[in-house]
Order: sequence, then C-alpha cells, then structure tokens
Amino acid sequence: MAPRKPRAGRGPAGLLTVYSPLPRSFYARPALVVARASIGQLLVHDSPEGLSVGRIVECEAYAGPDDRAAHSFGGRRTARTEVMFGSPGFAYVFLVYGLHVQFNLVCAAPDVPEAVLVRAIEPVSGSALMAARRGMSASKKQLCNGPGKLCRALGITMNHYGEDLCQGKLYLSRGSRSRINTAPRIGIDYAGEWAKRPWRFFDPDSQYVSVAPKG
DNA sequence: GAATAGATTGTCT
DNA sequence: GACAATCTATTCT
Repeated sequence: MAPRKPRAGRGPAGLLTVYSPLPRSFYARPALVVARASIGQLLVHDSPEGLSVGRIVECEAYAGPDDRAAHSFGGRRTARTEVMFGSPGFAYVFLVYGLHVQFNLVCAAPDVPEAVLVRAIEPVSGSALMAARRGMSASKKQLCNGPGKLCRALGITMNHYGEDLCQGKLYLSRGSRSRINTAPRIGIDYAGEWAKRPWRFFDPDSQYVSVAPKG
C-alpha cells in the first residue's frame, strides 16, 4: 500500500508544520529508553473531527514480566494484554476505574510485553477541538495534564486498541528536545518496591505535568 | 490550596 | 464480587 501522506497543520506560531509518524524502530527498544525518548515528541491524532496535536511532557515505563506494576507482570497474557506481546509501535489502550481511558505505546520486541503510558501533553495544535471534547475552555492547563484527560482531549477511545502507530491516524511525530527529570510512578502503590522505581519521566519546565514534581 | 468521597465498568479471582 | 496505571466536585482551611 502507498505510504500515508504527511498531515499538515498550523503550529503554535501559525507556522505550517508537517507531521509524520516516527518509524517502528523508535518503539523497538526497552520501555525505559522509549519513555525517556518520548518526552518532547508530538502525539498526533488526525481524527474525522479534525487534527489535534500535543507535545508529550510526561510518561511512565512499564517494563515487562518483571515489573509488578505492569499489567503484563509475570507474563500474564489475556485479551487485554495481548497487544503488548505483539510487535512494537502499536497502541495499548485500556480502561481504568470504569471510566478513564489510558493510552500506551507498545515497546521492545514481540513476546517482550513492555509499554509506555503517556501521562500528559501540552496542546500544540487543535486546542479548540480538544477543549470541545473536554467541555472546557481551551486556555486551561488542566486540558490534558493527565492520562485520562489527554485521551478525552485527543478523542482516543477503546476503539484505538491495537492500532498501528506507524500507519494510522494516531501516531507520534518528531518534536523537540527538553530537560528530562525522573520520579516514581503514580497510582501503583500496590506494586511494593517496584512503585518506588524512578520510571516516570517528565519535562520539569512544562506547566502541563499531571502531578507537581516534589523535587 | 489540600483533603476527601463518589463515579462506574472491564477484568480477573 | 473486588479491584483498578483516574478525574471531578465538594468541603474544608
């Protein structure tokens, strides 16, 4: 099939920007590496309602069967975790607390179930559409500073489970570099010692990080 | 600003 | 039947 056309949109300063998917090789690395590399990249959703783009400012690594906090801990392979056992560069989407969607990047190699949870983005393009989806003002920084919020803002749903991030309408595109800090992951206190690992990565200069850095 | 409770459903025991 | 990789409204200070 023909390679997909890069999608053009208006960036922050009104400049014409072209977005195109990062190659699968970006994802074919350990989750810890991908998580760090993802900070500053752009998350693009070219949906029927329009284009929305955000710069990733926070994410977490969930590293395979050894990580008690990962859904794939112990090699657990179910209908839900199945996509993590496949090729890298696909979307692992799941529901928490009965109502919030979480978006993850499948990493590493087939049969190595690692993933990166995208926790926060800052709006780059299509913030009006994001605000409409969220039912709030576009100027608010709470627009997508959380894993559930950014999925709502970008229109990511369970229907995106297993989507190819190298071929479809939902993908990462090359962004810019920034400072990167680390911290323990959020909301996984049940994971014991694993909960303390500094596997959360964020841009300390961004106002859009979900939980204020404690230092 | 900080703390608390309630929402709500797929997934696994 | 319990729990979950969260968010929001509400009730304090």
